[in-house]
Amino acid sequence: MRIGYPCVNIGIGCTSARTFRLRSWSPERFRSTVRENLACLSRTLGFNIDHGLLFFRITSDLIPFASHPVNDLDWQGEFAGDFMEIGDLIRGSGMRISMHPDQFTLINSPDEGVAVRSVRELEYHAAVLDAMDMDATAKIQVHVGGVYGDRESAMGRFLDRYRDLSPAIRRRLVIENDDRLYTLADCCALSRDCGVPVLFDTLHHECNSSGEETAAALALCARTWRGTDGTPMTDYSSQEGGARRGAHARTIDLAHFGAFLAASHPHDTDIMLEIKDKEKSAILALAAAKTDPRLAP
DNA sequence: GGAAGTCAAGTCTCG
DNA sequence: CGAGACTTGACTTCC
Repeated sequence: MRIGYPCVNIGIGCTSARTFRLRSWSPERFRSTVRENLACLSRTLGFNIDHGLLFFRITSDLIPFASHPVNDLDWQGEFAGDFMEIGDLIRGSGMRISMHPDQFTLINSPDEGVAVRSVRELEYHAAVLDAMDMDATAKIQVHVGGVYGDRESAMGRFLDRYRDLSPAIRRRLVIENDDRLYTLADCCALSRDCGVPVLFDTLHHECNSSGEETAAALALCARTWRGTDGTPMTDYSSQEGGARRGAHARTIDLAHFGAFLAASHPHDTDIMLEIKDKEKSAILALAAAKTDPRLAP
């Protein structure tokens, strides 16, 4: 079991998610932004290693406009050395990496253009992880997509498009239950048909449940991950009191987290804390879990 | 220097 | 039918 947080470290004083407006596009602006983002990613990973946080989600904003037609630069080649150094840092510490393309990535869209752009976006994410020479345990997590007024054909389209993906994407792609449309049971049904691993999201499961208790949910997911996929991943959060249903907690609720840890035995899982205050809560969670045998190196 | 408006991309829900 | 939400703020303009 590893514990981590997504994308941005609040306290470190830099962000690896810097970007700019499309109107401001230039190769120089692009290169300087990428350089800064990679430098900040390095610093962030160093912080994480120092604090024992060995799970991290790299922001999709790392390479701005990576899959946009305006960008025909060979960023993977230009920054190959930086990517390799980052990869060495990750491997040397036993860290686990994930990425989460944003809501525009919908491989099951009935609009072919949307689907094509989505595959390009997935290619970008795989290229980042490949440039770092990550193995197949570094995952790219997406939601199943839209329903488009007809679940059955939307799920069928997901299967067709999934099977057409390149091996470079397919070895990394996992699907996550979402808070409105596709439940854990839906994701598991898709997994039975195409073999895609299922990542469990605790808060989405509270909002949009197919009825499984925590341990049962983790057991279902665990069966969808093979050896080369690594330890199953879980997105953990709790509901922010008084906020919109599904809103992520501002800071960790240690009682709720403790209950999750207890309920999740004996299933091992790497835990991504989707909590607004990021590394602050991750450090508290790690301390709270320190007697858990699954945390042993 | 700080506040306000805007930003590559899609879909769904709510008011 | 427009705004807000998503995993999430950062950039740009205007004062």
